[in-house]
Order: sequence, then structure tokens, then C-alpha cells
Amino acid sequence: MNSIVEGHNLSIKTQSNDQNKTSFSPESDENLIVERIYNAVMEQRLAPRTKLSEAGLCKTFGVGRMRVRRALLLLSSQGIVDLRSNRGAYVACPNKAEANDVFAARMLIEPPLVRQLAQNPNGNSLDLLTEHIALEDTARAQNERTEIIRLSGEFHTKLAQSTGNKFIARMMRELVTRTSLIVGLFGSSKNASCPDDEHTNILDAIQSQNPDLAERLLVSHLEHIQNGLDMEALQEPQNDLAAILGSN
Amino acid sequence: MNSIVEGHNLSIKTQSNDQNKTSFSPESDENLIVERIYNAVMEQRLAPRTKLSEAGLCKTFGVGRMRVRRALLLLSSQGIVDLRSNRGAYVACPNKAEANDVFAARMLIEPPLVRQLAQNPNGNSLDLLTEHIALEDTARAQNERTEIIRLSGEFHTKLAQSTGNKFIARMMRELVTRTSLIVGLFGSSKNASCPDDEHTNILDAIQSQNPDLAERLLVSHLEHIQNGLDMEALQEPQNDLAAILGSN
DNA sequence: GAGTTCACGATTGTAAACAATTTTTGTCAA
DNA sequence: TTGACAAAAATTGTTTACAATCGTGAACTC
Repeated sequence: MNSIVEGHNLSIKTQSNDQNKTSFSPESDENLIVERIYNAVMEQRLAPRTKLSEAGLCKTFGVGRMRVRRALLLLSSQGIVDLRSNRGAYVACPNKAEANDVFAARMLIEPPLVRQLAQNPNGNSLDLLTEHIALEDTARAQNERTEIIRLSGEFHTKLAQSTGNKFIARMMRELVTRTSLIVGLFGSSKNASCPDDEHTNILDAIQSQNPDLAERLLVSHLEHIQNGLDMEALQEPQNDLAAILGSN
Repeated sequence: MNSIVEGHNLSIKTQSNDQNKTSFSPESDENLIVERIYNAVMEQRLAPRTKLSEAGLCKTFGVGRMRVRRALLLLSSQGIVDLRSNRGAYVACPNKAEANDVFAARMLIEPPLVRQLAQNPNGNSLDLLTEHIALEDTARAQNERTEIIRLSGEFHTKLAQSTGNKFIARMMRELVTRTSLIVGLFGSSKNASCPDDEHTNILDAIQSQNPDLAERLLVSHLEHIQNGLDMEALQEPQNDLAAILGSN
């Protein structure tokens, strides 16, 4: 009930956010739904294995079943949700093997990516990254957990975006989302976000056009994230759908 | 006409699959449509800007409109198809900027990929690649144009698959498909496929565990492909839908 | 009391009817 | 002949109703 109203509020807020955010074009309604669920996953408010019932999403977003189904199909094509036949949609739950694959893929892509940025830095993009780190700092100062988590992941996405290459940006976006799911699943309770100033150091290395240093810092940054995982931990599914998707 | 019948035959075949299926994927029908259109694009039988009407696809594949729409949505999420509101689906038509992005992305990802393969070769995968090159050779010997085109692209996909990393494989698959569209659009008429033995040389370098050589060969291979493009050429859209999709 | 079976409710999958939009076609006038 | 306008056809988007499947819980048997 209340969440429906909040849902509408959110749609407005999201639109205003879209100005300075990394989202792609919310041309139609289903992209809005995708974006909302995507954000909820990024901020780890939607735990893996959470069921996303069609009826629930219809009420939450105030749209017809068709839109919801299309959105769920898109989310499943991005690996964010799992569609099980006749059983519905569930937030994807990466296993250990998939987690290793994600980090291996990032280890393959991100080092040459930061090398390239360091060799050929684009002033404009670097300013955006500087601003982003400022956002991270304020979120940390105010102890806004979900915001910290989202921004931590988004830093890497923006790193990819600053290449100006649409495909690289999309790939990183998907890998970062997946990483967020993994951290939510296997992350030790406190080590949920990236260590404090590693992002700053990486950006500094890029700005001083030191590819080797940038690459080294990034590699150890990724290793820190991966080492902070406890592959035995298991998180419980979250069922309070409307509350989660209604708020932000 | 004839192709429509074949389309129905195919649908029957699929249904018989469903009977003795071991419950593989829930939306196996959609995946079949996606796969067929994907292959047609890979083999450049479906030119960019070709319209894919819902009714036509329904007849060709003998399925309902819903399946077709879901398949088109999936294809659009893979960048193979462009969905225009109230106007239908068209085979994606990359422009010059996108073409550059695709090659830049491949230049970023593939070099470290072959380096990794050369440093840590997996015998099994290499055998598969050897077999694949044999297929390429026979296709070339028999001058089967569409097969040559498809296999040429698929070599790179299989290169990525041989890492055993699902995400890397998916990324490469998408980039290769995109490349195929680009080559179909801008390729000089004869230089449609990869030069003859460059694949062999790359695989040899990997097998002899020479990362530097493998990387160098791959980079120049990609450069050859890119240099073979004529960014001014324009291809005409293809309208004979049923004939194209009905055959293979 | 434990386990199995059956039936009911809830949820998802499918198809058909309906609405909205675009494209084509035909007509009229300049 | 050409151009504009309007009606009709075709195509896509949406809603609705219906069918199939799954999960739960009550009843029944052993």
C-alpha cells in the first residue's frame, strides 16, 4: 500500500538522479523497473535468492504484468535475476565457481583498462572520477552504508566509462553488478565495501600518468576485495519486497 | 512459401524435443529463435537494417507472437536487434563510432586473453581450436562463403571459451557478433573474412607458449580486419525474410 | 503420530481480443 | 504529373481472460 506511493516518489527521484548518474536511457517504463531493481541489487538491499513475484512488482511499480515480465527478462539476460520455469524470478545467486570467474574476468580486463587510462588520460573524465571519490568520502563520513556500497562499485563502472567506449562500459557494469551480488553473498560482514583510499590512489596514479603503478594498485585492490570474501558464509533471502524497492 | 513449411517442420522438431526433454531451459523455444537469427547475422545473411516483422517471424518459426517478442527483446539486449517503438525490430546497424568502439574493446580484451592462454594452455581446449581451424580450412577449400564467415568469427569466440570463463566467453561472443555486423556493413567485398592462416599462426604461438608472439600476431590480425574495412561503403537492407531464416 | 495423497489456492505461462500507432493506398485538386 | 489529404490496411502495444503448473495444507491411511 504505502510502498506503492513511495514507489511513485522513487520514480521521480530516480529521474532527477538520472542527470548525473551512470544509468542508461530510461526511455520506457520497463527500463525504470530494471534500473530500480538493478540499484537495489547494487546496494545489496535485495539479497540473492530473493523471490521477485510478478504480482508484487506490479503493485510496487504500478504497472501491468507485461512490463514486469519484460523487465524480468531483461534482468535475466544481464544475469541479475534467475528465471525458473513456472516458478518465477529470483535474484541471481552466484556460486563459488561463478565468483571466481567474475574476478578472473575483472583481472583480465581492468588492468589493461587502467593502463590505457594512465597512458592517455582524458581530463574531463578524470574530473568526473575526482567528483565521484568526493561523493564516496561524504557517504563514508555520514556512514550511509547502502550509498557507500553502491558508490564503491560505481567507481569501477565510471573508470570504464571514462574510456568513452560503450562496450567496455557495459561489460564492466555487468561485472561490477555481479561483484556486488557476490560480496553480498560471501562478504564478511564489515568488509562489504572497498578499502577506504585505494580508489584515490588508483586515480592519482592515472592522473600522474604512471601505468605500471596504476595497474599494480588496481590488481591489489581487486585482490583485497576477493580476499575479503568468506566462501562459506551464506546470506538469508530477503522477502520484504515492497519496502525494499519502494524506498530508494 | 517453402521456407514457411520448413519453419513449421522446425517447430515440430522442437516440440518433439520437448517431449523427451530433460527439462533443459524453460524458454528453449525463444532461445531457438534467438539462435537462428544470431546465426543468420553471424553469416551475414541478415543485413543490417533488415526489418524483422513479428508476423513474419511467427510464420517462419511457427510460434506465437509472444515468443517472437521475447526473442526480439533478448536480441535487442544483445545489441543484435534495434527495437523502435511502434515501428518494429530491425537488425542493428552499427555506425562508424560504434565500429571503432568494438575494435577498441577487442584490442583491450583479446591481447591479455591470448597472453593468458599462451602462459597457461589447456590441452583440451587447444585440441578444440585445432579442430575448429580444420573446419575453417575445409570450408575455405569448398568455398562455402557463409560458413567461412561464421567460422572465422567463431574462432575468436572459441578462443575466449577456452579460458573456461563464462563471462569472458559471453563478452567475446557479443563483440564478435558485432564485428560480423560491421564487416557486413563496411567490409570490402572480397575481404569479408579473416586472412587465411592468421588463426593458425596465433594458435601455434599459444601452443608453443609464446605469449609475446601470440599477442603480436593477434594484434596485427585485428588490425588486418579493421584495415580491410571501407568506412564509406553502405549495404542495402535485405527483405526476403522467410527464405533467409527458413533454410539453416 | 508419521507419512502419503489429494484438493485447493496462488502463481506463472499462453493465447486471443482489443487499442493505438504507423504505413500504405486511394482520391482529389492544383 | 505531383502534392496533399484522408481513409484503409497492416503492424505493434496492451489488456484481458484462460490454461497449466507449483506449493501448501488438510484429510486419510497405516
